[in-house]
Amino acid sequence: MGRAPCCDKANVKKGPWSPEEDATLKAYIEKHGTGGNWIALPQKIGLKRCGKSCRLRWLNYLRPNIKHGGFTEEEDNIICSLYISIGSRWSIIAAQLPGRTDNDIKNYWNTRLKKKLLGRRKQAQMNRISSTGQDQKYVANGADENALQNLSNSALERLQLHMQLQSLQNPFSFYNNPALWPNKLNPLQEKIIQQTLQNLNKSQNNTSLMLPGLGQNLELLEHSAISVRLQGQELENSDSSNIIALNPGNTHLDSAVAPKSNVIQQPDSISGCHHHSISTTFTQAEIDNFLNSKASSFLSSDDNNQMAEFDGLKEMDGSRDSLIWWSNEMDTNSASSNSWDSSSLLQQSEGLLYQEYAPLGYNM
DNA sequence: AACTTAGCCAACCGCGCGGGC
DNA sequence: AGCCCGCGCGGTTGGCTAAGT
Repeated sequence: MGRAPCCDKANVKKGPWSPEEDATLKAYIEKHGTGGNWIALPQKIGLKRCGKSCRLRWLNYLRPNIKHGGFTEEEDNIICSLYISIGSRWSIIAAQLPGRTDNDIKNYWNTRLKKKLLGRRKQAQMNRISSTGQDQKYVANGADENALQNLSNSALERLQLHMQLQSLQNPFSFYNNPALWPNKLNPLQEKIIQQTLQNLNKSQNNTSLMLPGLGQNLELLEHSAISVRLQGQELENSDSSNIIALNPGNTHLDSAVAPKSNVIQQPDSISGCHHHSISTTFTQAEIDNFLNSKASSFLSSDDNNQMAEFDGLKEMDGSRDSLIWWSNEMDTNSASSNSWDSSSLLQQSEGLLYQEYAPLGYNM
């Protein structure tokens, strides 16, 4: 049995709102408020509209101090940063932009901002191809290419760093326990994990080190603007229950462990912190394969339905895994609560990601 | 001038969540 | 504990307009 409709579809008007309808709705809400019941509101004021439609009209158009169009560069950057951080959570993004609605931002992103981003990547790829005429490993080639490369590199690096971090905190964690791994890993992910584990074995006792990767041509860490710092005290006191799933929707993994991280994510150094970093190299083909891989090859079949978000980010290319990584971090930090601390979110996002991407040519 | 295509944006739709009963 | 219902969210659609042919 399906869900009961929220209103009598046959007796409600659909389509664009007339000025009269707008005036009626606006006048009533300004005088009486919504009354806490959108469904009942249209009947009260004699509008042949669905309550949801009234709510949408009010929130997206009639509400005071709504801004339309004319997004500033600063707003662009905030949107990009937050999208990279948390994905398509438009309401949260909108909360950071006074006067903007989630719908407005969503439309703006889908129709313009995303294309700008993709356009840059496309252009960079064209540059790369034209410079050599063959599939090749990443080679810096102009400002855009650097920026895009950095985006990919730092995203991959985050995945690595995060895995390393989790392993350091918990030797029995997901990354050190193949029994907990998904049935099938993407080759690149397999490589990341294997290398990370190898490197970890070498690095356990060092407070600051950089380890070489397998390949020769792509230094992921070289362009990185972030570092992960572990507070020594916290590590020692860690309850060793922190692991993180590879994908944010992987609930069976998420729920199998305590989703709380001890990562210190502040970009500013904290006195007494240890500094760990790992560098790994990947070929262009490996990265492309990773970015374009299908969810089904990445997860067991039971998990396919969890990958919608993953696929949805595909076109973000290099930033996609960053998003997965980061949103996971956000999710764990928010302790599965729906009430986001927007201010800390923006602080985190701007503190790391915005800081990282903005200087790299993502001022649009 | 007529037609097609692309871009943009308002509005709709369905689902998940949470509160109330 | 389970059901119902309203709210809020993100994805999608449809219509209008501008640009291109």
